[in-house]
Amino acid sequence: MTMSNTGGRRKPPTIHDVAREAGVSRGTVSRVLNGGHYVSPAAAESVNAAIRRTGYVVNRHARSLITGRSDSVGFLLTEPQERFFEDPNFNVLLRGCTQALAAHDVPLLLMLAGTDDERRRITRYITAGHVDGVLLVSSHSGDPVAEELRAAGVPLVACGKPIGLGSKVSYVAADDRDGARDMVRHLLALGRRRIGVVTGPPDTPGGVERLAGYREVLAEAGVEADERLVVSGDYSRASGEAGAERLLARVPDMDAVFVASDLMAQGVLTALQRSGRRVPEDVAVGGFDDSPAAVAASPELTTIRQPWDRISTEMVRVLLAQIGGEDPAAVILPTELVKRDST
Amino acid sequence: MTMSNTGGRRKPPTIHDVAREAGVSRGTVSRVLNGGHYVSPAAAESVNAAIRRTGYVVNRHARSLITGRSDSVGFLLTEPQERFFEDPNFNVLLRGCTQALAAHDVPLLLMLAGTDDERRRITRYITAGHVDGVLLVSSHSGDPVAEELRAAGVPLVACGKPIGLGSKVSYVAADDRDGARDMVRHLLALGRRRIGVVTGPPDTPGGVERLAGYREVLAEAGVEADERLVVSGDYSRASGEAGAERLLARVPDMDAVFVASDLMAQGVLTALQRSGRRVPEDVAVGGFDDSPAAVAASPELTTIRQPWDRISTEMVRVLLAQIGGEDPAAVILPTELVKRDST
DNA sequence: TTCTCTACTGTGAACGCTCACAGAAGCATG
DNA sequence: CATGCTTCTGTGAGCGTTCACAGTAGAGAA
Repeated sequence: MTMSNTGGRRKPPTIHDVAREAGVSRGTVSRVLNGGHYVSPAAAESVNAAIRRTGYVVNRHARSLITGRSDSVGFLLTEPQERFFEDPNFNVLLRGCTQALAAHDVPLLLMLAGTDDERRRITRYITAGHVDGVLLVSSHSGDPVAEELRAAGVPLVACGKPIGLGSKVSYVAADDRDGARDMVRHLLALGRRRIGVVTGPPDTPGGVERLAGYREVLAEAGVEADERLVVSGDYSRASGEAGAERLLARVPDMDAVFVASDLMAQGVLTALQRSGRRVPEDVAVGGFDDSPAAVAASPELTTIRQPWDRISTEMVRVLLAQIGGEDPAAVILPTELVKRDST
Repeated sequence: MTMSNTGGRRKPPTIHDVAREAGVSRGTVSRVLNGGHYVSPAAAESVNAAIRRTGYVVNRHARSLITGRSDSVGFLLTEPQERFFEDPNFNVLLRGCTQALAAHDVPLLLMLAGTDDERRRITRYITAGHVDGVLLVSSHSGDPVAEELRAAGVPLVACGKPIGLGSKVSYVAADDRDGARDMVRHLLALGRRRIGVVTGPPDTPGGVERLAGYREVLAEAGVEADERLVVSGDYSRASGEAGAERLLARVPDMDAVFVASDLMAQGVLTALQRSGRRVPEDVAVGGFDDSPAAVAASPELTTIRQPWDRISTEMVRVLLAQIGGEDPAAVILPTELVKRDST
């Protein structure tokens, strides 16, 4: 592409101008700019005043050219973009990351890898070192772009445990298993004993961990496992509806269902009500995510809230640390049971 | 902030390496990279082969340092971020802009101006020339950040007509007035004559233009204007409900309402149904936006669709043109009537 | 031949910054 | 008094490009 500088903008002051203005050398100005070690208070003061007077802003390109880093990070979304952009949690995540990065003066580059062409371009862009690190939102495991970045040694922080990638990848995730435990304990505390579950797909962290939490709590409560009470969906509303129907057909006197997503839970509610059952009197329903679907449902869903705001700040913290040379890290954040009307 | 290069990444090949590999000079490689004018086919071929072999990617920082442009643009959202991030149309816009820019190999920097601190930082960042232009999403008119950018001569394209800013600002917008005309004509064609309107706030383009379209069509159809049929809301569902109640109190035999947003239209439906009126038999309701609220409503809303995908690509096109030296431009795009069950 | 014109190629300088290094000054220690 | 150490400062080099300019070769015209 061609971009020519359009008129109107004066060329900004350089570090040279500031140095002259402050009566010091370029080196001293640079030192003030980067931490201010080994500068006398008098010089620092003089430089700062000159910066204020001239309105100087560092030229990041020149700095990047010599340091080799870009002081910017990419926010990479691979796979089905519609689904993510429609997900309010994703929006919270994107917003949170942008703001957390802004606090460190690090710009966020939004990268959407939809087509193969985009994947190639983005991979090249990142591995060429045009960003220092990547915040990764990838639904399915074993993402090729992510794998390539990991192999290239690009600092990477995933959102949710990346199943496919090696253990060398940092990630930040909600404690799915513990959230599931909380919900099932809650259902038990209500006196329910024939508790069904509609899990997510077996290749998603949510699917695996949430089901595991369910099983753990039932086992430790001495409730005997009944595999007829376990079905799985694909996080869609329709699959929740179908799942609930299968459960009802197998275990008509089921008195509670733990559903691995709010959207599926909406489908479960529909199926239950169509079968003439009252919620929560006959069957209690617990969701997961605390999405808008939870309050849009009737009755409003009891659900598990994931701390998306904290997830975003933690992702940024871990990524910046890793860019700074620290080792990859995994952060698991606690969830919260939100009690509403469906239990 | 401090970022040190973490191990693992080799330093990438430079234009020098490519030149040596291809047996030509840096200048020739550079010419191939930028358009390929004044290079012999043989040299071009040789350079391209060398680029492929070495996996060379241009160092944008070095290029930017000398050209003075960054080859990147900012996507700036000022004002209430929650509202925008929850708006699916905003998500389509953000996604569309990112993809359209990616096709030109231009990265998009997401900038959220929430706090005053962020506003300052972003303004400095942009006016320092760290982006070549800005895609602006600003709800209210006379935004101070936008005004400052305009004054600094930064190429700017707004989404929706910016009322406060001077005429020197490019913008891309849907044809609000024509959309409103279509809807009111549609209501007239259904035989309705006592058509109410719930407009948006008078300081929003949507509010002003949509009301104007309504008035125009009624006038040209020879229906006498009745100011009792005009109320305004703030785009919220509650304000739609309140507006409908006021309309019904003033004109009980109103037989249609044109509502300036789908969300408000939901409120209008609620109020109508509570008053015992059937939609569309007694009162036809037309919305605006074609948001998910439109299909979530019952009955599903007839509404006006704004071409958000085209708006995003046009914004990018106009911005890049302006960065390339062209004059600011205004683009108005046609809307579309989406007929559903509420009329 | 000689000159001009076109098509192409190479070279040095510059963009604005950081970094390594050398040096100066002040102060304590041998 | 020399020596070392610490704190501070200035200087030159160089990061990887593009750009202006100079230069070459070949074709065609005078």
